[in-house]
Amino acid sequence: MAYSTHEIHAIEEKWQKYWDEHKIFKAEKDTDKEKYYVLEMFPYPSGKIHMGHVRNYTIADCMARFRMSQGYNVLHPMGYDAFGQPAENAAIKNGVDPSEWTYKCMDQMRTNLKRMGFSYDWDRELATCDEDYYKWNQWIFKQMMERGLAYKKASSVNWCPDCETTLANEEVINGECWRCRIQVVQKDLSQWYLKITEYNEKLLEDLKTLDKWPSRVVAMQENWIGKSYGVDMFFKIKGFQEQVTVFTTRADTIFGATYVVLAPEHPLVKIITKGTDKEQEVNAFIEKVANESALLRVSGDQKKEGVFTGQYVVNPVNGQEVPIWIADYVLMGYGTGAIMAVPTHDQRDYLFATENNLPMKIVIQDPSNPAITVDEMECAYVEQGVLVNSAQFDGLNNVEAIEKIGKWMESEGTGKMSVRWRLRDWLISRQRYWGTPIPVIYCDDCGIVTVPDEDLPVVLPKNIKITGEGGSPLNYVKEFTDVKCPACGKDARRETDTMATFFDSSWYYLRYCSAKDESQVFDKDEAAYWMEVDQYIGGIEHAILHLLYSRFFTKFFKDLGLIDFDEPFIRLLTQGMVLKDGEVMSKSKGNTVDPDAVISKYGADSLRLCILFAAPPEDQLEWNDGAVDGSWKFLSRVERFIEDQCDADCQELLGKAAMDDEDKELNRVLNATIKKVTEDIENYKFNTAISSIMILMNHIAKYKYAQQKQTLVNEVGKKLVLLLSPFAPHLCEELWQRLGNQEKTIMEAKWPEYDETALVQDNIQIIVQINGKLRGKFDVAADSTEDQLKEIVLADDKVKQWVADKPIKKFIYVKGKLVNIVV
RNA sequence: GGGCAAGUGGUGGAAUGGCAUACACGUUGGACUUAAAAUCCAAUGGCCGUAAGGUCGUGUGGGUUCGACUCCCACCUUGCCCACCA
Repeated sequence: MAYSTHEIHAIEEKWQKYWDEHKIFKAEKDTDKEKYYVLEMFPYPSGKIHMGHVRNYTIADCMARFRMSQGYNVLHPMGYDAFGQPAENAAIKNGVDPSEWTYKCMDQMRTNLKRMGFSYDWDRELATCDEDYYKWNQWIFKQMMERGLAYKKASSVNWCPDCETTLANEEVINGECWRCRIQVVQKDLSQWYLKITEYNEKLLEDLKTLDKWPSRVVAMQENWIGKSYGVDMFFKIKGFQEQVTVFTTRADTIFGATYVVLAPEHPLVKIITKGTDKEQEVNAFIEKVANESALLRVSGDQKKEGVFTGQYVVNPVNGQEVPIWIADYVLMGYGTGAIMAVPTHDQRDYLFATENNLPMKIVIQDPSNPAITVDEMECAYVEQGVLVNSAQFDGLNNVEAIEKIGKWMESEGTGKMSVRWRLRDWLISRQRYWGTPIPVIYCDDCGIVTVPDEDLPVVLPKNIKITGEGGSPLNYVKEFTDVKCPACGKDARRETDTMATFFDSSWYYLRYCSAKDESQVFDKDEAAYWMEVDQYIGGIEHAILHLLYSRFFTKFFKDLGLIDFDEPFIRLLTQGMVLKDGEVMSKSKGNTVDPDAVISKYGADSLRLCILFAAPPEDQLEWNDGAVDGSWKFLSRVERFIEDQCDADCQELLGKAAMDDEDKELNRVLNATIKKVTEDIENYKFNTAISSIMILMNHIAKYKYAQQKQTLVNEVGKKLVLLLSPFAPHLCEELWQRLGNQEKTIMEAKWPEYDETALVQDNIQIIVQINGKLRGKFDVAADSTEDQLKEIVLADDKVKQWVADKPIKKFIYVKGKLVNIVV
């Protein structure tokens, strides 16, 4: 029987139904068995699944099935990150209710996922827009509030005019909204924040334990958290009570500070210029900067502009009076919003000083040009050197001086060693409808009051009017906003902001452990058994946002005493994108390939095999229709081969009769394949795992018609089906049954183990090089000594010809591999 | 500006100090067939050569080594991340 489209679908549907009906993938806590938690980043339910999903979930499924076969108790759940803007946009555009639209998309997605044959425990399915999920978002928020980790603060925030909502720092990319790419503006608003900075030290420190994460993700997080050591230095302002505190990582250059710069937004600016003749000019500049877009201001080539405030500070180490400027290149959001400028040793300061004719002073000597003067300088000297013009620190290496000067200033009371972080608190308020309502009520008498636990969840009203204009639609729903104060009973008003959806996805992996538990956020015992996630798989685009937030939540839950581990995800794999014609597949580009259409033609197994075979999982994958055809051909070959085996009359002879050389060789190849496939799946090398199964197939195909080999070949065929089963589960399940095996499913059959002794070869091939160039190959006994080998090789005519009468300088022997004769 | 990847046949890729191009796709030729599809077999980096064989060849240029796709230095290109971060 040919592996026709018709038969493929019959087989795939048959086994999908069987797995589903018999709940083959239902995971239950069993302390006698070792657990393995495989998790993929759950999808936003936008409708049909795309190739990116297929790739992500196929990788995960392969690993999950591999662990199941190995006897682990595997948890492999699926759900939907279902709150968010696309549903609302669909509502604005087509007038459908976001809830209705989302649940419909989820149905579509579930159908697609089931057709891929993924090994999910569907009983744990969850959606973040379900009331019994977001109820716990609200509960978590309250827990954070009680501990001061959730708070409301008025400040200048990132605002996307198109989405009409605030954005977290992490959601602003190059000054643009991460979702719609519209330029973000700053707006003064009172908003809810989570105090992620409370955990900055732990978030940074524990990155060291994540040795099974891609190093670049760790580096990106490190960078984002951004810890820098430096000194806060105090500069007295002449004629004022106030002082300017600057932060610097370069205390070694303090003697070269020739002016000080404040950010335009710095609160001291107004104070020191008020009523002076500079006030007007300064205010005009501040306004100009405020109107500049964030994008323009951060672009590196932008000319640095600034104005003099008319005031002076005193350099605390040498008493020198230096001018105070304000400039657009100093940012209020980092450090203290004020810097000391050392134009001779900082390129930005150099450019600014040159532009504005500000004084300079060299304090680090360039060893290659020790006599250089300020006038001869063409750019800042930023390399190492010894200090000059720096009083008692002259002659010291500048790197050593950083700490020494810092400590000295601390002892003098003119400075303080300090640590600065780039990480800001996480802004979670969104002025949008389709999200978790923040469980807070505003009362004129009692202030901010949280909704009591017994009133949770604060249910998001459905079927309301969504226009996309005039702020959050919730503002216009009186039944929602008008409430009684839970504390005093008077009329009060409900918070209409909803939570950023990254809140929802920061803890869903814990909820899967007891997804249907209505009494608590998650079951402690279940979480203690299943967590941490052994293997997490998703896109690199979440390297900072989602993964950082999840790490924060995990640390918070540990402090709550609900869990006793520090990090949620032990191993992380970030899969590459799927491209078509060199570009990322996207609807807007119109270069998408519908996975469902591929399944209709070739079946899910061919699609799965193809997507794993085409490229290593972390690399970009260029989609090629022809490649599915190749996978299908290979599966057809396997199917035909096993069919032939089923027809043959076989007995259990393997290992009983003495094997001849041919048998031994087949047995060796089989064991080598088992070893390679096992190791490759563990190391994410699915493409080479598949190629080695192909090699095994090519090898046994030679034995097909040799009747006397039938038993051995049959045994090898069984193992081949087992090895292939994580990649092409439907077909392998079918073939396993056809081979007359008794197990209910192939997962019950144990993953084959390899025999090291079978890998040993009696004869091996030795490569012969002369002066590093390949000149011949010899078959020799595996246990040949160097001397024996030397004799054999040097006696060879060809070798003799190459060596001729040149003296042999060296004879290099790499055991079991090669010899290299140097003449 | 800083950081991190990557660069190998016509194509996807393999090899991480030891036979460069495994495995596949594609292409060409052959077998089977009335024919086609499917299947099976064979060939498939460039150049020289009838052949045996030789020679060049992993972005570019150097280096280390008996030996380099692999390690080191510099550069070029592409991708990603961060970015007036003091």
